[in-house]
Amino acid sequence: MPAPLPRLNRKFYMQDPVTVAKQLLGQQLVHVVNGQRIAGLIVETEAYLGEIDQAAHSFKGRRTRRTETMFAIGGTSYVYLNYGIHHLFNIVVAEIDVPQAVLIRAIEPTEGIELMQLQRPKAKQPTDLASGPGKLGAAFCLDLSHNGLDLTTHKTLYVEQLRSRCLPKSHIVESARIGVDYAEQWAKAPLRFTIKGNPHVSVKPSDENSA
DNA sequence: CCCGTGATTTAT
DNA sequence: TAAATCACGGGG
Repeated sequence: MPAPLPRLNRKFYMQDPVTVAKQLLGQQLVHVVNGQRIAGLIVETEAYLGEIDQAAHSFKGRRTRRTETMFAIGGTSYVYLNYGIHHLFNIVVAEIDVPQAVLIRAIEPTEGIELMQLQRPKAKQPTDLASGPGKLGAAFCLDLSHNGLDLTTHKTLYVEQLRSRCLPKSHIVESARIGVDYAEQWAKAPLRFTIKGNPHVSVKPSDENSA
């Protein structure tokens, strides 16, 4: 057996959401299901800035049963049901009672692809398996039971560190977040981050030079 | 373009 | 209590 890769630790997740969102790009999300690894490279993230951010569930410090998880310590998973159908996977960042998070929107599948395909029967090609937050939740077998877990210690759900630094700036594209048109001036803030040119992202940023 | 789907939130 | 909303995806 090869030595296991290190996972992203508490110190990493205690940073601000923009830093974490950028540095998660190129790292590997892992979920072990029935002893089998489902894994993929994170290629798209969004930062949610908490009380000041109109697009965040925790805007104005709103603290309800759903949003309670956002007030947990950095490194805690935040999974919620979206549109009655989709389970969206976020990672809480920063200190306790600072309700900020990063939404993981897309991954490039690396392991357990057949298992992903079983959860995503409509997917016709690898780029359809997890190219969007709802698709990712299904492909990775995530549901509400995965809300509130500590990703720095959990046995079956975590992020492996494949690189110790951020990707080069020239490989990261910043764009407006998806599906937050209601958030007035926050709707256009450049808080979405994608790996430039990667075919597994949900929606290609319009200003991306296809080089 | 439109709609399913159901928990959460907000308005009565 | 009831109505509106919603960090989406699939189909026409």
